[in-house]
Amino acid sequence: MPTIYEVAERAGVSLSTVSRVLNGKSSVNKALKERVDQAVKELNYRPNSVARSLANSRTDSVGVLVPELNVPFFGDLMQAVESTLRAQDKHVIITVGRNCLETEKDAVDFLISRNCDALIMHAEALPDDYLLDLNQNKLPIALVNRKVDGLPSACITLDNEKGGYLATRHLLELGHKNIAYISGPAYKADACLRLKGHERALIEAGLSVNPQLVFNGNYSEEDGKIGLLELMARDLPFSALVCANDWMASGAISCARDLGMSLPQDLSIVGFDDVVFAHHVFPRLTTVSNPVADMAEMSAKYILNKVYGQDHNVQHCFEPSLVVRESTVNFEN
Amino acid sequence: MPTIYEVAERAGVSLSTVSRVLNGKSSVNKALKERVDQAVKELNYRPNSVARSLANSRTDSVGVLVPELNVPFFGDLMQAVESTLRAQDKHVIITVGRNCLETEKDAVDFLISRNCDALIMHAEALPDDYLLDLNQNKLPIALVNRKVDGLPSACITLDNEKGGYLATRHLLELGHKNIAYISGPAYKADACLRLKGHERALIEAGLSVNPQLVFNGNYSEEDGKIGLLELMARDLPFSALVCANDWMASGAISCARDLGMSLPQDLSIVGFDDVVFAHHVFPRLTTVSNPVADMAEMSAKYILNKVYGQDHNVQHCFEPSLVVRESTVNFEN
DNA sequence: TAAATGCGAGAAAGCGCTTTCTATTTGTTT
DNA sequence: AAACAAATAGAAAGCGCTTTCTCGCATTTA
Repeated sequence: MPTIYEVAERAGVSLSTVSRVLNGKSSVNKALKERVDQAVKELNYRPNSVARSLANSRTDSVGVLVPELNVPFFGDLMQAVESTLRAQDKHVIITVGRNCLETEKDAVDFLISRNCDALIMHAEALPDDYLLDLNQNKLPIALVNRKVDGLPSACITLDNEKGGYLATRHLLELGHKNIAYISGPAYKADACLRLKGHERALIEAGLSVNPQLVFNGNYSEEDGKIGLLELMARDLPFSALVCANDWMASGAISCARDLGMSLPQDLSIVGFDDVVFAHHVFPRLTTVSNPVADMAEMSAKYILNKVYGQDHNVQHCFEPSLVVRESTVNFEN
Repeated sequence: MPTIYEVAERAGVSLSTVSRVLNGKSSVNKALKERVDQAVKELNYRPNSVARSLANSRTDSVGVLVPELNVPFFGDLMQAVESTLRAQDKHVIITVGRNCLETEKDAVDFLISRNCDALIMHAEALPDDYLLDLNQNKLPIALVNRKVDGLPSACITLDNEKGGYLATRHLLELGHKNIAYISGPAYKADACLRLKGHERALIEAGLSVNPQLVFNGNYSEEDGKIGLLELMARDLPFSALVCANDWMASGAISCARDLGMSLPQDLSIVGFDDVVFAHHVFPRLTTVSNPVADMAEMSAKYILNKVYGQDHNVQHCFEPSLVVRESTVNFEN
């Protein structure tokens, strides 16, 4: 591997000059510049990124924390972040948090020890205070899908309340009056907001909100199943079901089928997120799209602005939209 | 951020001594070691990984190339690599190749420019020669799911032939005699081997191999649909279908349903890979498991041995196994 | 007791860059 | 033409570590 010295020698200039033409920040005589470019080409020189990082205390790397990598939702996120950043010659260092506080802390420590210039996180377990601290320690962060008071500009969020509203309003428009709801965990802000939207739609339609028709799940496929069984055991009639994510919707669907129901006639079901498999389940799932790739791209742009002096427009709140497929039908009495 | 100098000063020793206790390679007087440890703790000192990399020309990072991140198959791969490596304090730099030669080359260049210590690749488009060159340039590589002559130790592969054999034998055991096959692209080695296994099963059962019953797809969901339509248009009867991956199987399933067939009675279908959504499709897909996470973990261990002097057992060839679900039934005449 | 040996610790060089500081050249103004 | 300002190139310091080299000391051996 040739170094900058060898380039300088071959071009007959000082290494400062080589550095200048490489970085293009200050002006260099045209003839010298050409000689340097020529030498670079001849030697097939590539700057050593480690040395550069040491000298200017910037690694051009941004750390990313996601709960899992083997689910398409976070795959979309990663893919968007990676391509946006790499297009600007930054790289990502991925870590996995597993929805676990300790693991998430470890991951962040690890990223810090790697001298990341910034962090993009989809943090599930880290408390707000921790995130505030991080940021106050001068480490720029972006938070996808999370709202932290005190960090307004770092948060890139979805209007979850509206999503919940859209799901339920769709069912109301189909004539359903008794709509059950399987929620995400109550300690997650997005879960609460989705539920709130559901309730707003009911109230707006002049219906009452019946807590007996909502079940608190934990976003897992299994809890979709458990939730449906539990709701049915409560013996209140319902003709439609909103699930706070597609996994639970998928669980509920296979449970309903195991119970001998025919879908969607016996029960209309709406999911949330529109993950890849939403159109693999049968009947194909009506759901609320979560533009996670767009949000992820935006978080990357935010970091590009903040840390690398670029100038992208950044939008902090994204709108969900309804995706109607085949798991919902008109209510026929 | 405190530096090693400050630690040395506080402990009243030279910085060489601090470095020695930090790396634990050569022996240090116990009393001094304790003073250093104390100083490290008091200052909350963390070594600067960039400086360390510059000094010992090792980044403790390994580059990873995958075709996509937002499909569970590669998500599994990534997850396994990341956790195996991070447990040893290495980190991964992910790049996405998009099944495209130019993009894959760019990605590798990028990883090289980042001074990765090694590369783990699931390369789709890069030719064998290119990979051989890479390796000859002293950059250790591991190849998941690919066999390159000349790089026997770098390859971690699945016995694809056996997988194809298992899929078809399962159908034969169920009494099917006319079995169609939707293959992956002929230029991919794994696709050819899977097909070869299928043929071996047929021959072993005393049946003939009819090229009219095989369609060449490109592994996409769409091609599952197209393949099924094409095969049916050829007007040869078949009661079962093997698809060379789950995506094509999923496409074939929804196409069959659109055609009014009832599954699995009218057509038994087997997939390949056992990706996450295989049990979301309806009927739940009988398929051949591809232990990609195990293979990925193994590739990481291979690199740990090769580059970081560790000593794991490495296994180069993995066995697929049949996962029977509900998309296959006995042939009833 | 003197010489040989080994071990642990400090000094200093070096990894490959960026950037400040200084010196030189060129251009501008009156 | 003299005086000054602006532009450009080189020298050198520094980023924070690792590692070789050297030296002093304690231990062993004859």
